[in-house]
Amino acid sequence: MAAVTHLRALQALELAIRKGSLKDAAAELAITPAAIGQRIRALEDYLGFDLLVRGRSGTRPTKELDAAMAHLNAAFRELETVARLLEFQRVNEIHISADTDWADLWLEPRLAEFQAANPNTLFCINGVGDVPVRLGQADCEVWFGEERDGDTQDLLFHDYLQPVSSPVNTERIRVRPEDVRLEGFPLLHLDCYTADGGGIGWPEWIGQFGYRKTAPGIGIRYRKVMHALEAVYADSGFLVCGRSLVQPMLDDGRLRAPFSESEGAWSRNAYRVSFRHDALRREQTERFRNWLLGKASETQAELQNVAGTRPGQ
Amino acid sequence: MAAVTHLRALQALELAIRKGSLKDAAAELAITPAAIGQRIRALEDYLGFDLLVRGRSGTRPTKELDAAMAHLNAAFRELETVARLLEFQRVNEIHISADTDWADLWLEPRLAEFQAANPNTLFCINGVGDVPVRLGQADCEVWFGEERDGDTQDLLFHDYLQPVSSPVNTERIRVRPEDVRLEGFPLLHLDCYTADGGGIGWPEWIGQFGYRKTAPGIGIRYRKVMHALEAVYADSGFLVCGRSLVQPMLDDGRLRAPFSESEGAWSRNAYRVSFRHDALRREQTERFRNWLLGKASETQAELQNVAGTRPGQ
DNA sequence: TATCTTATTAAAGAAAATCTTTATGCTTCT
DNA sequence: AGAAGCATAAAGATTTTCTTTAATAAGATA
Repeated sequence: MAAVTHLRALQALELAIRKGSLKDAAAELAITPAAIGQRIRALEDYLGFDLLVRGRSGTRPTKELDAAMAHLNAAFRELETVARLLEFQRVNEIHISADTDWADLWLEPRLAEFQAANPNTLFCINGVGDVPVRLGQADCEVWFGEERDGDTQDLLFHDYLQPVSSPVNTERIRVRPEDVRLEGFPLLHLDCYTADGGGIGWPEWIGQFGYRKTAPGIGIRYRKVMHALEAVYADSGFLVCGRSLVQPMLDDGRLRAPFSESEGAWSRNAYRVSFRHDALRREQTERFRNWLLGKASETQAELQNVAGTRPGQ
Repeated sequence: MAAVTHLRALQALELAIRKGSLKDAAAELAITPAAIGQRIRALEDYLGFDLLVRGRSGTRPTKELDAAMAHLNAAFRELETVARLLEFQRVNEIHISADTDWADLWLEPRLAEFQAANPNTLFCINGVGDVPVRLGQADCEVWFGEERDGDTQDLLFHDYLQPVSSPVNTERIRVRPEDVRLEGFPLLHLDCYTADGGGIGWPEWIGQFGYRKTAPGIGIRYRKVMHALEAVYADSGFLVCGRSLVQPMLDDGRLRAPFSESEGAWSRNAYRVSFRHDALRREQTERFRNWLLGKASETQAELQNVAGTRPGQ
């Protein structure tokens, strides 16, 4: 026995009768009334007789449909039950494995926006978050570095590195002679911006822009931007840091950029993301990826605006 | 509450489980196993978890699907009931209003072929046939004549008019001198092949090809080809007639063409058909139209072959 | 009754879903 | 181990389905 055809037409028909108008049925399916009409018409043409009496004052089944009407309703009640049972178990978790600095300083402040638009998506970032339980592999991975071999990946953005300090320290050095403006102040170093990856640290920065003559490599070294920033807030010194991570602090005055915006350098390394192939098949993950790439490209544009140049220049 | 989505996927899922393999489910729906897999995969991706365990030794639902399984089955059982109830009432009647000669002599002998390929199609031709009850207007109309205004219509074929007679009469005149070969023999006339419509009767034929010197307009006049043919069979005389209608009789020897095949004329009039717009929406009617146009074009080609010219030449 | 409002319909083109094809991989059976 | 059978992947083609815009019709309102 051949299987049932015209499933969507039957659905439209059932809805049109239950709701009483093509218009309301269309609203239920989030399509146009014309589409509903077409679905039903297609079935009527197939059968050779009408199923629905369309009237100004409502729609109702024709007598040909009468006998089948109860079964039609029952069928869609059952299907709704199926849908309810399945939706109930639906998972909308996205597991991310990411550079901690980036996750804390770039992603986290932006994530609220995505969650507002996608209320039933839960995140697990580096093992913590809405869904602390790690099941298997992460859906996507974000790193700061080179491209990887044999992996589909997207460039998020290159960072722009420049000195930052607390407002107090910025004031302190402002009045000093330019060629020794930084002389004697503690320099804070971050391991992640290596000359290897096209980044710069204090030695390179001072080599290029001056402001200090001695001991550019001396000072406290940090692994994590968050920790270095704590020190900066505490007026402990000057830090060369990726602008993308500290823009909000510059905006709200917690940090200052003590030198010209053009006195910085693009990192050759970049934040990059790789999504697991099969994770992308999930609607929610796909949506997250689109959002992420969009936000990253916004950031890249803002950085270019600040620097006045493009990455690699 | 939003309506159920992924209807086709649910159908594929239900079938895959009931039949025990994607392959068998595919056969049921007359599509490929790959398509079944895609349907189900789409739903799984949407939900974020698997529904079907695919194995060499059969397919079975995952535990996530267990609870919904009974409802899924019930839903499709109901839908099959709906389909059965509706299919039962399905009408496959085609009502034709046609030129009687054409219906009897051209359509009727060919119709068996169509009915063999479409066993559940019933015909009602000019009010008689499998479905004698006439309900409303005919689905299509066939006439011999000019194009009609304001009506979508298709050309079936132009006819090729030439004399025919019984074998006996053909023998009788064969031995006579050419210029008076028809002299004295009764001529039978058909009203439908008027000079008006680009057709020819005896006066025009004899005017053009000779074989007789007197009284080309004299003789018995017939309205219907069928009746004129009865007279011809009875050796009552010679008839100018459309070849398309008598080809089978020429083939089986009941009739002869006493003169050269090239001694004939194309009718300017043609058999034409017009289908009711809304009738064509029915699958069966559409199929009939395609078949009809194909057969007509075959006939046109055969006539051109016989005549050695094309209509209008 | 004339006009207005709202719903359905028609037609064409756009968009999306669905399917086929071809090639590949995984189990099970021999 | 090799072969056979079934499921899967990816790409491209096809078909379905939908939207848009405009037209039509049936009630409602004045």
